[in-house]
Amino acid sequence: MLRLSKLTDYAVVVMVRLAEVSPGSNPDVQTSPGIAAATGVPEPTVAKVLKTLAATGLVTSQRGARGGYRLARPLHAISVSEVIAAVDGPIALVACVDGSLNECESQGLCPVRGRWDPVNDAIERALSGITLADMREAAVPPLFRVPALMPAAE
Amino acid sequence: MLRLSKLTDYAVVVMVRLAEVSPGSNPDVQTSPGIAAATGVPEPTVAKVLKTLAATGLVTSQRGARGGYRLARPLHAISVSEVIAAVDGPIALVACVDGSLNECESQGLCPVRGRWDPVNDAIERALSGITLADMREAAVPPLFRVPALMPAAE
DNA sequence: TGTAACAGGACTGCTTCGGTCCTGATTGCT
DNA sequence: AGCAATCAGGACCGAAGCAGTCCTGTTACA
Repeated sequence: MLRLSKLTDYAVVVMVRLAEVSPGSNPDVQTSPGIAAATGVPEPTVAKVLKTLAATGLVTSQRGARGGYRLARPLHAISVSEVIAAVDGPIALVACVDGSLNECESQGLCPVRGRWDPVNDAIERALSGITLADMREAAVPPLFRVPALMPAAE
Repeated sequence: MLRLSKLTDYAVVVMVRLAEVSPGSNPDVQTSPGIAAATGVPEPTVAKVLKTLAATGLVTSQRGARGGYRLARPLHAISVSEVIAAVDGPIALVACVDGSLNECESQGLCPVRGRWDPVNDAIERALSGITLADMREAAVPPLFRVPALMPAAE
């Protein structure tokens, strides 16, 4: 699997949406309900994701009436690894890496203690090279979205 | 997190162990209990991992008495991505990638449909470049493996 | 002063994983 | 030929983490 959480996926969706400033309606911030309506993600979940992202500094928040959220940086300056780290916590494949070295039950026997570090680094490096702008533009070209492949959607 | 399962970690441990043919005792195969004793991983778990690996072809099995397991290829010819794919299933970060395209509830709205593919590919590429031999050699220097830490094993 | 929106929790149902066990099929040895 | 050792392939259960919701403040604008 090597699956990342759904929240991370939502975070990307939300941030990409956040980059598309709705023309005219709001000055520069967007509210949770608005993003929820635009993306199809449930409102409470959007709010949760945004709060997490705000706590990490990837988005900035404006409190009070007429408040909302805004990207702290443009899409091309935010790497995927940052988003993952913000939502899912630091990238750590196994318990051995990171700091918790004294948990492994088979201490002296385990012949791969710490060996996941290079793997972690490789993934970290690969993810740092991809920005949200890449994810927004790179994939599915508009031509690909033929109506036949999108049954009754959009 | 981006955490992979413990089973994958065990798989690496077991396969590295499998590469170290116990001198003299067995001709070329090793049994589940033997590997369990050598690695400290519980026997049923070792058996489960080995069965999974055998089903994928990463190790070959010899049934019957005096049977056991053996690496299908040398360590340096087995990439980490193969092991992960064998144990945890295909590398797919989110449900959107791979084949299941019709599950996403917010079909037409989701602005990053398929966008995870490049991320997946990047990770796949990073992981393909690392072999089990790398994981075995890179980290913890041999000096660390003092005999005192290998109690009554083999 | 009232309202709209974020902040930051706690809480619960659920999925998935980790781990164990059981019953067969196969092969080597006696 | 019979027995024992070993793999094969499930089913099964408990635990842990996640997804999602909700509630109570706090802030800022009209």
